[in-house]
Amino acid sequence: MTKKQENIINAALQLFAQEGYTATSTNKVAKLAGVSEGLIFRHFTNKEGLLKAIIEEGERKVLTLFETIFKETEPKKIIQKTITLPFLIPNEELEFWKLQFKLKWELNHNNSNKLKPLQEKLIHSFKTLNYQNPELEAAYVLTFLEGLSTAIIKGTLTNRTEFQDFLIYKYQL
Amino acid sequence: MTKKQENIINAALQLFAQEGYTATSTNKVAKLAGVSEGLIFRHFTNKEGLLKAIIEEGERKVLTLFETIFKETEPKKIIQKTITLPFLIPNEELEFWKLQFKLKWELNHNNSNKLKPLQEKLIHSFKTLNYQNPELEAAYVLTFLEGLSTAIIKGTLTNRTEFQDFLIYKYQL
Amino acid sequence: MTKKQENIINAALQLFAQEGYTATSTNKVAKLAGVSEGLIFRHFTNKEGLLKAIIEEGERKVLTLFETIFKETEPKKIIQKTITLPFLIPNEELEFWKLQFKLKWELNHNNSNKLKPLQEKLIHSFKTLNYQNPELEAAYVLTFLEGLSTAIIKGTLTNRTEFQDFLIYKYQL
Amino acid sequence: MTKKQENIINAALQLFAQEGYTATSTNKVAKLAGVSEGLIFRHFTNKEGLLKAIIEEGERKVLTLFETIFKETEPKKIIQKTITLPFLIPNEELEFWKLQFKLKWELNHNNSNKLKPLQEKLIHSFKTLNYQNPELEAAYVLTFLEGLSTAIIKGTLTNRTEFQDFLIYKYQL
DNA sequence: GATGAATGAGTTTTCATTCAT
DNA sequence: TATGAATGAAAACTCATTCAT
Repeated sequence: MTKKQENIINAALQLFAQEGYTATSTNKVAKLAGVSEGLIFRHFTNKEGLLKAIIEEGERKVLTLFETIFKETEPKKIIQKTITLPFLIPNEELEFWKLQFKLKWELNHNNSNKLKPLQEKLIHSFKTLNYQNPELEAAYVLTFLEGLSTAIIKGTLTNRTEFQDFLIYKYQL
Repeated sequence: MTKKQENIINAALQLFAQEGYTATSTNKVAKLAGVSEGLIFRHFTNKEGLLKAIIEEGERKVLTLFETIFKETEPKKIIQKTITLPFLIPNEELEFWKLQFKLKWELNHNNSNKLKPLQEKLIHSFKTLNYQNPELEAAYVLTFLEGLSTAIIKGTLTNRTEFQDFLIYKYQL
Repeated sequence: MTKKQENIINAALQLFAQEGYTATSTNKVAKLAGVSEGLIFRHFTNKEGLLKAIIEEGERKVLTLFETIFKETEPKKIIQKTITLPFLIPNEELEFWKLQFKLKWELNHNNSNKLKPLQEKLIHSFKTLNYQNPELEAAYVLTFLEGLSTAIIKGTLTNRTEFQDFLIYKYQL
Repeated sequence: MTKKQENIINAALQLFAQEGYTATSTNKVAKLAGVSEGLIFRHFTNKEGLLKAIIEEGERKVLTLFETIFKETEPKKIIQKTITLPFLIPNEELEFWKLQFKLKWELNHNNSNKLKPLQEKLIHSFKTLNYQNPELEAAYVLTFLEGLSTAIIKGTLTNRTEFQDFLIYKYQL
């Protein structure tokens, strides 16, 4: 990966996140990256190829974020960590996540599978805690997670720290 | 509103929801609507005008959906009804809502205002019920609502009816 | 077929014949036709679509040219008319035929089928004249026809009229 | 001439023959040759330079093919050998000849000069044989030669050997 | 009200060519 | 000698929009 390739990825990430994939022209990407437009196609074949590169590059970030949960063994902690996950997103990655969420709507690819291992982990946790409906409880947590992620990524949440404390308190179980 | 105007709106609604606003060309809309491309501009001035017409046409739907909650006076009922709101979306309106959610990400307009009255209503409800943190409780419900709406609109939710029952049971308060 | 459509076809015909299909840009075509480049795609979808339109438009010319032969019943006349066919190409159609021959090499579509009815007619003629090898005689005539057409279209033939007389004399049979 | 230079020439020959000179990108040539694109330009300066190299490399083949005729002194043999010349093209050279013929149409260079010595030889032969119109007879043979070459190179000729025998029989004179 | 021809600016993509290594 | 990153100009094609009818 040369310096310019990185520039392109970063520029694209930023613009795709800000304006959306379709609304961003390769010309804009090239200009922001400080490269010729042709280079984008040399390296990524397509505009779509560029998008894929960004997504793949990002899959790793998802795993990194999930890691702390997957390593955890105590059920209560697992649930707590899941519910507060979005608060862990570092500021410099917000843009990337915004893109991720934008793409879920813009393209018609559902990446629900990405959440699969987390779902399993949650179900297992609720089972261990003897909940009556582990599957539905897990679904509930994941549904909330979706909403919370959205709020955090969009910056809709006004009182972040308070809300985080509130959640930790609520999910002491 | 002539028949052709309706055709245009419906075609646009469908395509904008499926492919996104930017990715949909006026040409495609015209073809699906069975009208000439020019007619779109005669009626809606702009591509954006067409979008606005759809959104405005839809604002009413939002109000209709919220109405049952606003008419409700009993706090517990208000919360329950809010939490199960997305289940009330009729199948034929799913597309419209999909568009609504897509646009929230595609364009950068915040529709937080739309939820404002609902938020007030929830805060007031939690106050009446003597919750310690009415604001945060309301935020919590709205956050969950966001996630649930997403799941329902995207069709991610596999066990709809069970989940609905589960929620009603969970929010008996 | 509007005036501008015709302009496009004519400009394309001219340029494709002069420079070849691949070497001619749609931009050049548009400029020569005095239309916007977009119009080409509105009317013909593709650059290839434009080419097809030209070819199809030309198929008729081929038939017109062959007509005199197909109407002929006397074997000797049929052969004579075939052999002198290229001399009948009017000057204003030379460009079109040049294109036709260029395309036979440029694209990899063989339009040998176009000659099929002529071949049949020739074989039948030679049979009637009791030639030993009607098929090979027909093949011979068609092979020569190919060479003659090439010479005429390219303008390689220096002494046209003499050569024509010579052929008529040679093929009195 | 290094191995890679040869690879380039062969790849180019193949692609130019298949798709045409203009339609073939240097990128494709490099890939098929298994070399970097830059190398093409180091060795041949230009895309055109590459073409010229191929053509020049091929001129020798033309001479080799004509040699047997030029060495011949007996008039009848000269004519016979001319007429059956295309049958002598070895299979592995067919591609090269296809390119040659393609280029005659694609570029506007006239190769009439290449045939000049052959023409002279034919005229002289017909003169020796006391034909009334040696020039026209020669033109006739060359015209047929053009058609026959085309048929052989394109592979249109179905019954090659029969046709060859037929020609030899026909041109016993 | 409605059509469809037409446009011009913009978009993605290709391509011959250069150049540092 | 050879590579492969990089470019700029041009290619094919798209699209919102206008306008005569």
